[in-house]
Amino acid sequence: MTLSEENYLKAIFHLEKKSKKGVSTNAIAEEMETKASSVTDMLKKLSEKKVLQYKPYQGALLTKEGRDYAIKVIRKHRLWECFLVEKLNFNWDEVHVVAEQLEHIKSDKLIRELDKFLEFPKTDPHGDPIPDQDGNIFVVEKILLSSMQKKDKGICVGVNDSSSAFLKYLDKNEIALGKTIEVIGKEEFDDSMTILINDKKLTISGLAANNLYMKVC
Amino acid sequence: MTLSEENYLKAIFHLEKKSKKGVSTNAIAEEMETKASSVTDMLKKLSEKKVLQYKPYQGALLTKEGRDYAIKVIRKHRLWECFLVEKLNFNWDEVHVVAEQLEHIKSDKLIRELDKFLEFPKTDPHGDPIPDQDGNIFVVEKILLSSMQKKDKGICVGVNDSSSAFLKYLDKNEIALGKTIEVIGKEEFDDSMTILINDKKLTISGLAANNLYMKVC
DNA sequence: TAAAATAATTAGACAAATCTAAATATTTAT
DNA sequence: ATAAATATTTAGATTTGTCTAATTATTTTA
Repeated sequence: MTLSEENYLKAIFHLEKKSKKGVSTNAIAEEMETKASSVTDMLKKLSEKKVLQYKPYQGALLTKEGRDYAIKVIRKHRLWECFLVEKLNFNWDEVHVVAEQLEHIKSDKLIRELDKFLEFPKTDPHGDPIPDQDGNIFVVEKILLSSMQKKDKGICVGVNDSSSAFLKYLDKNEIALGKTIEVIGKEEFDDSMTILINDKKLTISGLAANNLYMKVC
Repeated sequence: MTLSEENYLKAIFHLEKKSKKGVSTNAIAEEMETKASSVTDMLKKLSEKKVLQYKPYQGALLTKEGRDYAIKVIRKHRLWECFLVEKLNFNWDEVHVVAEQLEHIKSDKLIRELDKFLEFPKTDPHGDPIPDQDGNIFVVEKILLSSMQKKDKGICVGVNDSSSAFLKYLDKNEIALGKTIEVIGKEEFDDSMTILINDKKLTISGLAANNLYMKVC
């Protein structure tokens, strides 16, 4: 698989989770910031390679083979993100672009040993699960902070938006994975929430609350 | 710079050390296992990018810019080799192919932090010097084992041939960097040598002796 | 259900990197 | 110094991945 083909598989894998239906040409084009005509060409090629099913105008669906391949790329991406944060002092908003490159390195031993070196991490720095060697993805029960009610308590376990802007916003407000949050109030008008974190009161927007995953406790 | 362009710069850098003259099209083609016509095309392109000087039929010479770039790629290659051996349990004969991929990852922070993480190694697993941040390459005084005389003593500091076959041969005979060797005898007929290493006598071929670098002591 | 809007595909072009085969330049040897 | 051998370049084709513009299919809406 070429670098470009791997990126298509990854994109389609992520889009399949959202829609459950065949993934549309346009959706792929938007996700990959390319043109629909390019996507059509690539879908034909990937279909010939048996990594996805494709009939014109019907969208794409990964085959088992394609899904397995996509999961391997995602596993590599997330392991490299862990490495960058835990060993090389990267901040969680810096790792994505570099991991986008590292995820395409081809060496089974490399990724097996990296996993061991990192002591088999379960999640990446954004709280996303790292697929295991066999492609199993263990999803942790989690809900959006925005769906929690007054007096509910939980632990931050992930983000829905991995943009640098949002992650820096969390840093600035000392919101990090593993921290405990208690909901103190909810504003009906704009969905903003007042929470207790680090023993301090903090008010955050509805948008922010809608991008932070929590494990209820 | 594309991956291919980086590989050309690296190849030309290595060839320049050997010849001191303009590097010939054919020499590059052989080093890179490609065709002379492909090399001509690439030399034109790289010349336009000002990373090398090229006049038809005259061979190529890197400019300062081109040399600096090549050194950066080599620095990355050798640091990754160290990482693979020291942190991920790779053997020294397995690292090259993987480092050939990793050397093209683009991130200044990544390589700076990797260097720090490895505690600023001076040489890679084959004894080759790692260029520092500013592109300085500190060459250690070293000679070929084949040029040593009876009763001379030295420490293994590098290999001239990094092929898997040779490295495995050294492993099998427990010859490793850092070990002390004393020359016990030299056979005029075939240049084979008898040496004392690990408190044992060992006879090695002239070819082997001609690919092992020593620091005299 | 027919027209309008949207989505997807095809046709044709382009850039990068490569190749083969032919042409040209340079070097070597007689 | 000329012929032969070698080295290099050019011309033209190929593959991969992309694009624009035009066409065709599907879906939505009136």
